[in-house]
Amino acid sequence: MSKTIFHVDLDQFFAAVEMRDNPSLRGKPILVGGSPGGRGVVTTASYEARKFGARSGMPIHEALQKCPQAICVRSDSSRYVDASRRVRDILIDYTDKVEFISIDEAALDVTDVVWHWPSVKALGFEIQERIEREVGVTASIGAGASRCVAKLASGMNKPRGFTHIPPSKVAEIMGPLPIEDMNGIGPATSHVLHGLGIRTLHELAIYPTEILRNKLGVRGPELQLLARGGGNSTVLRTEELPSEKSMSHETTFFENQTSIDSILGRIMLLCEKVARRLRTAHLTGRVVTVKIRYKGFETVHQQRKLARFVHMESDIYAAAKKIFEELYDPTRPVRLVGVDISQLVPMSRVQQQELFAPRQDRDVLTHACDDIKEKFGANLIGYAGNMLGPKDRFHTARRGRQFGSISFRFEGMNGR
DNA sequence: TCTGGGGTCCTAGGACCC
DNA sequence: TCTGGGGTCCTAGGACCC
Repeated sequence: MSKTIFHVDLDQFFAAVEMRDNPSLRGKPILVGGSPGGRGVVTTASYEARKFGARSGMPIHEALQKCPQAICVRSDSSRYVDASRRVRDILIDYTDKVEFISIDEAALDVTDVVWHWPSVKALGFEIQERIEREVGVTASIGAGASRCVAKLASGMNKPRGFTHIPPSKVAEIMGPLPIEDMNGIGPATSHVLHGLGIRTLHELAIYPTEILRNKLGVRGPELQLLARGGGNSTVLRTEELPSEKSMSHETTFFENQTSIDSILGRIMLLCEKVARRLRTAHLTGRVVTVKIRYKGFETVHQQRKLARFVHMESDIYAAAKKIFEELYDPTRPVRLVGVDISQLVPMSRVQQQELFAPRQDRDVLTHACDDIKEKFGANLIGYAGNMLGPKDRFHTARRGRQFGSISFRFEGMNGR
């Protein structure tokens, strides 16, 4: 028997939260994202702004050219996270098989519970109604026998849509849709498929599988399976979800940078953010990756597997600095730098293996600093060697609260 | 004034071992 | 002098998603 999977997609989510909290914005074209003068992109364009061609991911200045009357709103993730959590609380009232795929999307397996309602649609409507009443935002829901079908369905009647594509209707409803509507087909894959004369999901579904495999590797047959309405239909319970595989932070400079000191200063800030998140999640990692994006958008990465697991900013920075110095081409202005840590495992697992590690004093101090940052803000304490420059201070102030900077000198922290 | 920031997964080549 | 084939790990980069 086939499953019934729901895909819940919150409509224009960030913009919806802004409108909920500021009713004067309702019904107006708004762009949520970075600052209009900077290099930011639109995170969410309200439906009114989309009518003029503004889209998520579009540079803000371009969106403003298409929709000059749009109101720009700086994104405030804490309120979005809070609204998302409240939606999650509603969804787990229905089943514990709920996976939040991103801040505004979730998959639910309602196979075992849907029979309590008169119809699939009745359950969908009830969930939509509760989200709207209790959280103040609207949701579109798609239902189907696989996660991919449910997701596709959720996008078909936005906003506030409910669309059910049962297996018997897959060919009729999905077949005529363009391949780009399906999750997993981006510009590169779509280009390849167009080269084969494939434009609709029906054409993909009936195409010779072996040719797809030759052109797209294992991805080819997988995409065909999705186009036929198949694919993954497993939704894990929250406690079954795998933990994070990597954590990263990156930042684009307000202006391209050529000063190695400024770039390294920024890398250190990124290492601090990564390290703090690792400790909050009780994780430790072994592979450090540095990313550099040069003027012109060419992007390079280099990673290194360390001899031991790390979760301290000083250790991550020491590795990141070495990698950076090998990777960096000083003749080219730098647009962005990023720091990523992967091969994450729970700290408890590593600590068992490192009983003699002489690092406990430093760990205690670092955790105390984490607590202070948690209570009073991340800018309050930093390495003495990482005092913010005037330009950074400006950005910090624009992001929100500005604290006076206090520097600490920690014994045993690489002299900082 | 082109192109954010946080992720996951896959591929392909080289090193290394048996 | 010639040198296969399989497996695993490591690394860089690409594609895709929200």
